[in-house]
Parts: sequence; structure tokens; C-alpha cells
Amino acid sequence: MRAITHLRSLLSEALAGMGIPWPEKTTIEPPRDATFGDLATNVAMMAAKAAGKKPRDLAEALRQSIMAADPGLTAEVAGPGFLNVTFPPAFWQATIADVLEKDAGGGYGRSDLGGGKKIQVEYVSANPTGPLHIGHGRGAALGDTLARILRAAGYDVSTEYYINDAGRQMRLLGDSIWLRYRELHGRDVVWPEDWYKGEYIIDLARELSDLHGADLFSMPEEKATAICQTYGVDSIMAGIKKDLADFRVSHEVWFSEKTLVSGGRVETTLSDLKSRGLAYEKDGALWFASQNLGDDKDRVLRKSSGELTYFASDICYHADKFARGFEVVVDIWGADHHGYVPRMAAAVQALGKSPDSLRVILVQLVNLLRGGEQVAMSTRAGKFETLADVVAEVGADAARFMFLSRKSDSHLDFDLDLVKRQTMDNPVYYVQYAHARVKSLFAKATERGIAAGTPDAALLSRLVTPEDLGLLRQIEQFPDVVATAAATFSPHVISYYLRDLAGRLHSYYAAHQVLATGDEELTRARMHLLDAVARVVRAGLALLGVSAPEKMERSEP
RNA sequence: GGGCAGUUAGCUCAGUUGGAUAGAGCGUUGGCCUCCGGAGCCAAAGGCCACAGGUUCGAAUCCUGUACUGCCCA
Repeated sequence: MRAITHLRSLLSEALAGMGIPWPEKTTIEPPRDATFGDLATNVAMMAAKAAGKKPRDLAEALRQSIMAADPGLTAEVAGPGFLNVTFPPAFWQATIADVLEKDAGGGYGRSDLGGGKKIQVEYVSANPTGPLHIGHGRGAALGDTLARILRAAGYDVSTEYYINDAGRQMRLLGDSIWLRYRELHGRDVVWPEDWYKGEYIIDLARELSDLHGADLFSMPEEKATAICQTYGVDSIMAGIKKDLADFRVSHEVWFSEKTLVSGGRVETTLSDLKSRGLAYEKDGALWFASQNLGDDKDRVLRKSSGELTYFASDICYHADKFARGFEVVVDIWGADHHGYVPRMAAAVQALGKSPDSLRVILVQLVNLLRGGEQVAMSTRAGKFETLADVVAEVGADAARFMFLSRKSDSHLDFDLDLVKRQTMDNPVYYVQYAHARVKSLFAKATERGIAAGTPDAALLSRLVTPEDLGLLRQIEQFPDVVATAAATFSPHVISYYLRDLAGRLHSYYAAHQVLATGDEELTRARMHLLDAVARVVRAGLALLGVSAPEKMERSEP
């Protein structure tokens, strides 16, 4: 971050001196090949046209200009007009002080990219009709981590869970519990086609029975099923909250659909749409004119039976989000809901918001495997691996890291046996080990009475090997990586970065002695380097919601 | 029949939004300190970036078409 910021300001001053505006599409980034230098920029190629010069000629002019402005830099013109820039070792050594200072004051890696913009992330939002399964876990890990990353990048983030506690699915839940309750008490039961068959329904019925005995039979069936429904929703929501907490996933706001519907607010939204000509009555139903707004066809808001659709409350819900002042609203959905995106986008437009104020992130399905064999999942049939079971089996750290190691829009094979394995198939341990290794080294240093002391510039000037500078460059990039992850809504770039950093640390460890250098100054300098690396590893893992242990416990020999 | 997503090494996947010789891990093969934790390190082999066109100084990346795979909708 420091390097790119510094170079950008030098270049833009140089360009301004020539009367050329800064080209929007300029990139400044580490080149693929390290022999090209620390940073490479295509600015001369981008600005060549405006400057009326050949790219290489402009690059040469810029080269001289920035080297005059900062004599520590070296720069070369390469290829079609790249400018390759190399910073002096002292610049990279100063990264350590930067890490220490920021780590103490709120966290290294933070930036103000978001500029305090209010953004909301809504995730999981599973219907309270059963426990969370592994697929919800992926959305949960993604949403929770994305929120952490956006906060680190300077956004004002609020997290939310939308509880679908109104409508048909809820009645179905109440009825299912009621039928199980009847069954428990030996009453005759006619099983309908559509009901929740999971074991947990029987548990709920049994709990109700313990609570009320046979009292439910003494009241009208309507009231009894209502009691069943309320009890079921409350109990299932409590379970969901616990499962999420165990997975280190939090939500600041739990928003109930029922409060929208029963408060009449959905009707208010609908009449508003109607008055603006965006909704109309036809065949006894109320329709949303979404086709004019990019959807395939118009959608029903209120059926001829008078029942409101989920879509109607979803529009109202999003109107509420925007009314609360969020500039951007992020919805994380399972990929099987992708057909829902165009109508929601149409709704956002109907609410008078720009299309980019809604960002829908689709999370592809999770293929749950055990030893390469597929594990079947179906909520209705009651056969599935719950998130709680998976977390209990493999641990939150390993599960989160696995979910966050893939782009959200690609399918994920989640093999329980593999996620438990403590090898490189499963890099969470590799990254955690890098942190533990440094900590363990420091414990050893304390034992031997070695203290790192103050990391002043003179001491750090001893860090000059390619491995020293490689590590320094990499930790210097961490704030850029966080910014990229935030800008592209891609938590997985953090986990890839951490794997690289851990790899470099392990290589360093094998290549260089730290405590036994026979040179006290060098030892202390290297301790500061590794301390900074460990802080960055910990900061990165914290963004992923993964712990950074002081020592690794081997669970199997 | 429409729509969305995907296709990169034997396998699982990255690829910084169009840059220089396409990268990791696993697996395979061969090495490593009586040493700060070997859960580690070093190296080799392995590629028509699904296929065919197009856009430009430059394409795995953007556009069009085709073929498979998964999902959604009629």
C-alpha cells in the first residue's frame, strides 16, 4: 500500500507537470516476474495518446522525472512501454515499523477505500423450518467474512439475517409439528403430501407434549397449530443462532418478515407501486410490471386468493433497507435462487435506486463428501448433514477456511475426511503453523534470554537477503490485498495470500537461522521481521474468522 | 425450448478486472541440517488456458458462435 501510494503520487505529479491527466485505467502492481523490479506500471501506455508521444518515450520522460523526485528509486523502461520501479531496501525495512504501529492501533491492513459508506450485508436468512445445513454454512462464512473485510476497508457495515417467519412454509411447519404431536398421543393422523419429515419435528412435538401434555386437543385445531408453529419457529431460530455462534458467524440485526406483513407495511409498499403505475390488477391478482424493468415477465404480488407472495414482502423489505440509509445492499443467496435476481433488480429500480445499489452474490452449491462418496441432502426428506454436525466434526477453523478458499461462484466439494486431514490438502493448518512457528521461536528466545529490543532503522538495515526482502515486500502488500478483497467482494484472495505468505515464511525458516546466527544484531533484526510476519498472518486469519494458535496440537500421531 | 454459472497440469483450484516466459497444492520422481517444531524445505517432470472466429500494440481475461457440465424457469 505504501509503495503503490508513493509511486502513484510521484507519477501523477510528473504527469501533471506535463499537463497530462491521470489515465483512469492505469495499473500499478508487482510484476509477475520479480526480476522486473518491485512495481510495474502501464501508465505510459495508457497516457501516450493524450500526451501525443510514443509509449516508450513518455515512459522515459517519467522515469527521469520520478528518479529526480526520489533519488532512492531506480526505474527502467521495458517492453512496449512498461515502467519498472525498484525501491531501496530501507523502504521495505520500514514496513516493520508500519506493521507494529498499525497493529497496535486498530489493525494493520485497514484502509479508507470505503470512505465510511453505509453498506449492509444480508446472509444466511434461511427459513426457520429446520436446522442449517452445510450449504448455509458456506453462505454464512462468506457473509460474515465479507463484512469483516468491508469494515477493514473503511465501510460502515451492518450485518443482517432476514427471518421468513410469515407465509405458507410456516403453516406447513406448524401443521407438521401438530401431526407429530397427534401421533405421539396416539391420535389418528392423515399424512399430507407436503410436510416436513425430519427427525427434529418429532423432537419439537415431544417438547410441546412435555410442556402442554394433551392440552392442545382441548382447543380449536387452528389455535393448536398456531401454538405448534410459534413454538417451532422460536425453537428452530434459537438453534440456528447457536449453530451460527459456534461457527463464529454473527449478525447485528435479526429482521422478521412478520413485522412487515402484520404491520401492513407490505400493503403500503404495494399501493405505492400501484399509484406510480408499476403494479396493476389482472385476473383477480396484483402484478408487478417487472418486464419493463428488465425481467422476463411480470410477477405476482398478491394472488387471487388474497395471499401475499414472498416477492411482495421482499420488495417491502428492500425498501426498508434503503430507508435505513444504506447506499449499497449486499444479498448473499444460494445459486439455486439465481432466477430471482432479475426481478429483485427490477424491484430496486422501481424503488428509485440505481442498479448498483443492490449486489447479489450467488453462492454455488456445496457437494458434501465423505471419503470421496457423496452424502445425500434434502431438508424435506429429513436426510442431511447439519452445519452443527460438520462443525463439531471438523472444527470451525477448518470448515471456514475451506469455504473461503474458493470463489463463491464455483462449485465446492467439501470432503469431511479431507477437511479433517492435517496436511497440505488442507492449507488451514499450513497457515496456522506459520503463526505457531514464530510464536514458538519467540518462546525459545525468551528461554535463552534473547530480547528483540527496538526495531530502529539501523538494526533493520541488516535485513538484506532476497528472502528478507521477499517477506518484507509481501507483508507490505497486505493492505492492498484486503482492499482488493473488499472491492471485488472476494474473501478468497485473503486465503490465497495467507497461503503464499505462510509458504514464504516456511522457506525463510529453512533457509536462515534466526536465534543461532552468532550475531546478536542480526538475530534481533530477524526476530522483528518474523514478529511482523506473524502479526500479518494473525490479522489475515482474523478477517477469515480463523484462529491463530500459539502452538499446534497434533490430534493424531 | 429459454436463462444463469462453469470449462486452466493426472486431481483440486488461483490467475491482481487487457500486460512481459500462464501459477499453487496434492499426486509422481529425486534430494535436505545430530540444528530455532520434518504439520517443514529444495528440485524435476507435467499446459493447444474446451473448440472456432473476432476486437488491438498485446487475450486465459473482452465480443460472437459451437460443444460438454451443473442449476433455475416453462
